[in-house]
Amino acid sequence: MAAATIKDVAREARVSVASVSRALNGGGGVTAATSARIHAAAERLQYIPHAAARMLITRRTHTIGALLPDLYGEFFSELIRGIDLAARAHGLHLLVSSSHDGEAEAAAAVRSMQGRVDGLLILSERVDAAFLRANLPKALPVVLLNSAVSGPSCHVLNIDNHGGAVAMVRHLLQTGHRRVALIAGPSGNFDASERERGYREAMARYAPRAPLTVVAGDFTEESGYRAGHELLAQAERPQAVFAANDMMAVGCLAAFKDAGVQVPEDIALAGFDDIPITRYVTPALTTVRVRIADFGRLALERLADVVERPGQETPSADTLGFEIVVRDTCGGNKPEKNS
Amino acid sequence: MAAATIKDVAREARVSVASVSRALNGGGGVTAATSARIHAAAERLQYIPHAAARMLITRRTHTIGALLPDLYGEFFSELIRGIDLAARAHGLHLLVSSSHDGEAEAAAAVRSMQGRVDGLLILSERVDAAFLRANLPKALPVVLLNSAVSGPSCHVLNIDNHGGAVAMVRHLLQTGHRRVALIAGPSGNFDASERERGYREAMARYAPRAPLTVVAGDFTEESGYRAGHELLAQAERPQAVFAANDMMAVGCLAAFKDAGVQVPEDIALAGFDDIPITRYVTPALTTVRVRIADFGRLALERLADVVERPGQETPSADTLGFEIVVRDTCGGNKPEKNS
DNA sequence: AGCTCGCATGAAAACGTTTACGTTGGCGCT
DNA sequence: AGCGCCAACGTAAACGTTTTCATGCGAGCT
Repeated sequence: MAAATIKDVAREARVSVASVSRALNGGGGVTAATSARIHAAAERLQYIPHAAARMLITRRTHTIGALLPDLYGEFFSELIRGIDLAARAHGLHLLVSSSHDGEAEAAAAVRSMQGRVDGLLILSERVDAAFLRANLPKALPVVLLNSAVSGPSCHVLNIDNHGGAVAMVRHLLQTGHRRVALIAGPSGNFDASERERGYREAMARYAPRAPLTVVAGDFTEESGYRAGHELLAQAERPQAVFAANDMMAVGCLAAFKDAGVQVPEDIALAGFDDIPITRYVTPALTTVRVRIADFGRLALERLADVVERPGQETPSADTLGFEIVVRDTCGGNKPEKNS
Repeated sequence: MAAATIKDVAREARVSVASVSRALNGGGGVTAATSARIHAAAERLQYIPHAAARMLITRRTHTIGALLPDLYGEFFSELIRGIDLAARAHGLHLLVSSSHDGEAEAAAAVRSMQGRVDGLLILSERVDAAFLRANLPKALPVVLLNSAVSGPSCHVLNIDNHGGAVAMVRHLLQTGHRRVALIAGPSGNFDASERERGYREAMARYAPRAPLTVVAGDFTEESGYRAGHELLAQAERPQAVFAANDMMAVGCLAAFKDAGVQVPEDIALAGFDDIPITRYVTPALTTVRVRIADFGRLALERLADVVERPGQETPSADTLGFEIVVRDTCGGNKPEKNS
């Protein structure tokens, strides 16, 4: 028994398919009586409209696509969670596609989503304005997350990477540390470079004489662990370490523990993101809170907005606030807000 | 300029739409020369077949849906990662839908995916055989993850919850602890109840005289934290704690630290899942490793298999192996394998 | 009473593809 | 030379909707 189509419902209710469509989509133009008859018939046959047929004629898929990097770690878990929650609230489906290294792969991903989605949420280092122009039929609404592209080309939603980094470094300096080191994120990554810029700016402004130390990392715990050992091996150990994200901070913390270095007594440590786990490592991690799930939610809501209103409202470029949350890995305990 | 359709390509290449379809889908029946001309035309027009139109006629969406619980924490992050990787490898898209509390909501989610997916991956406590019969056109291939439903009704892929729990509790007992407590997962959850069953069985078998202690939890860090305090408050403190998942173990560890209780000297601790973070808490967490990403990958591959071959191969019911990984939160250090 | 207006309804086109089925032309075989 | 066959290609139907347009019908107005 194949699935019931609109024709079956029409026959069952003794009306035309047009009336069925009208009754079920609430367009009006149908008597209450016939509408009831139609609904009853639909119910009886367990009628579910064929999505593809509807998409074909309507040009709406009620689906949004999310292009993400390799979804490793709690950051993306939280992000997807926020996006999914909002999508559900808007009656939208969520098509995810992650792990596209290389520009070619990203392009393929974008192209294969073509026609399957009403809009795209993109978080990727590989994607810039030129990429979009080349691979997207510019009718497709797009919201870029944490992207360097600004300008009036499309909508962007950013985390205040720079501001958060400045505030955190300043906090570390104010709580008595002078030599503050940075564990950087992957080169080429927008968030990473913005956070590094913030670090350098804050150091230059608030501790112009202090030495700058930057060791490499790639946002994974493991790279943080290696960076931790690397920092300890230096001639003049830093007094505080600012990791460009929480996962690296957690890895670094483990390295310090393994080396018998006390945190925060011997060395202070701070991260960025405030992923859930930060509360439960010991000592609890001081970090820059960004409400990741909210970030995802806002991104989706903006996209949904653009999708609804195809009007060419001037592309927005919002930046999410942050909050310094002081826990136990740095000396101080005076919270500082900013939004 | 609207997107190019197959007609445009046909006109550009001076052939019929049928030939374009044949040439592009590699069906054969086209001269190499005309095929080249068609490909050139398609390239020139940046032709991308309209997904909906293709779905409509083909009845294939090249998309699989994943129904998951609230995707909180690294477990789901890893799971989605594995699924997504495999989906990409199979040329399939991934439609995710999470956070459906309540059976009604799950039913709505399933129904709204109707016609948008070729198959469904379901991980949900709410979904049993009856649910499926009621809400699915039984033609739709389904693979259930960690589900209690066995029987010949549909495909199931399970983690060896029971075996892993038994092995871990036995390990804790063998390393010299006697009073082993359990932090249970949410009631009604299949994984949780299987792990609890394993705990009880192992205790009964290997330490029949030892007291049984079970405190409630819900798989979140926070519940683990509360459970930790609860355990410490008991008259006769357990010597070892087995948390039904890693997140609760991490929370519990934090509670012990806060209370000044040394792990593993004063009390041993073990978790379940081996999420990435377990390596980086201190002391590193002893746990039951299940290769979560592999779990997701296998599930997708089985589903893809069923989708390809609609043949009614008898429903499979596989169980994934586990591995006890001994780190620093329990006394012993002798690894034990099982698969 | 006649005309118009509005409303419920039906018929049919359109969306972009795949595919079953014809049609053509060339070639090999007898 | 005639016959048939096969490969290449075109025509058109089909998929399940939505939507535009036409149709009929009852009511209200003059």
